[in-house]
Amino acid sequence: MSRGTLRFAPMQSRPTKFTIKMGGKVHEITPCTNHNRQKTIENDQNALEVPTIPSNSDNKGTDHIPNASSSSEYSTEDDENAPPPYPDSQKQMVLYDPSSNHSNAITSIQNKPRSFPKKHLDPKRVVPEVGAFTVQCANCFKWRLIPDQEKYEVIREHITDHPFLCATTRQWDRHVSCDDPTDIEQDGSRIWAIDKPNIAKPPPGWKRLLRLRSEGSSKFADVYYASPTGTKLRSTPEVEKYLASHPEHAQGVAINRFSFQIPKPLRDDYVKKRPSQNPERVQPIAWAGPVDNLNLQIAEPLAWAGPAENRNGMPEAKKRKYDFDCL
DNA sequence: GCCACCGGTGGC
DNA sequence: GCCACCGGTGGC
Repeated sequence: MSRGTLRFAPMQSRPTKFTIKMGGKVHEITPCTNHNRQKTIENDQNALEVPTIPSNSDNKGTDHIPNASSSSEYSTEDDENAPPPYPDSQKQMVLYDPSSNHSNAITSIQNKPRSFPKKHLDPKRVVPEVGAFTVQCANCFKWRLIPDQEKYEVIREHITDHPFLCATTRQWDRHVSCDDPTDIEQDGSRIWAIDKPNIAKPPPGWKRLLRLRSEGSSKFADVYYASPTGTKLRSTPEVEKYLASHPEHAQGVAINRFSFQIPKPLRDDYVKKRPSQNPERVQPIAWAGPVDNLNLQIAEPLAWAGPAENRNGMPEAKKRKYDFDCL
């Protein structure tokens, strides 16, 4: 069954590329350094431009294409940086970031012009952007670039019931068949992520925005919905509040058409892991402090001793926060 | 003050 | 471990 995958290339050399693959489609994403982000601003008018695929592409079409029967096909003999396999259940949607498009095979696609970063200007951090969308053919498993976000969203919305095929590209006059080389290789030069299938298209006038976070963040990405008035909403409760306060925009807009699901990076080390909450991990801190640190002396028994409620009557659910406060 | 970006919590 | 949600923050 066609599903979606979204992959991002490794970030060893920055900037790198991102690809999102959905229902047989591949979306390209460009990580933004301060430099290329500025370039993005200068080229705002080019947002969502259709990628160009050179006819003499080096792609062989089959070497690196994941196969439905084997999740190990991302590995190649000559590419040690190939991303790890992704689940068979999610193979159709991919995101990648083409900001460092050394292959010249794909033109950057921006789902929305991005403003120059105002915060967190650590030059070492690269905030990637979705530069293109890609979907995998359910028949030949080759990746096909999707011209723009809207087409990608249409495919993603019905990917399970209507698997993407190479022939689907005829809808935008590409006339690609399963005999043609793949549009994009999963060669480790981009960051790939698996997108979620069957996400409803945003209601008319609304825009679904995917903002990738830099490597090492606690989350891979954030989803926002831009309302018809330009308000950015970042959760279902916020959307509900907006619809309640803007009845003129709530007509025929069902809340279940909003999804804040984010793609999953193929590289599981892209996102910083949440620290283990195993008490053993905290133990050194408990007895490393000054002897006269009363807080530390109190914190230790809270971490390990006693029933669900500590001696202060604090519920178990609150205990961890209390422990951190002590530390 | 705004807002893009990030971290963290709590529920599951 | 994943995810939904939301508070914090610092550049503008």
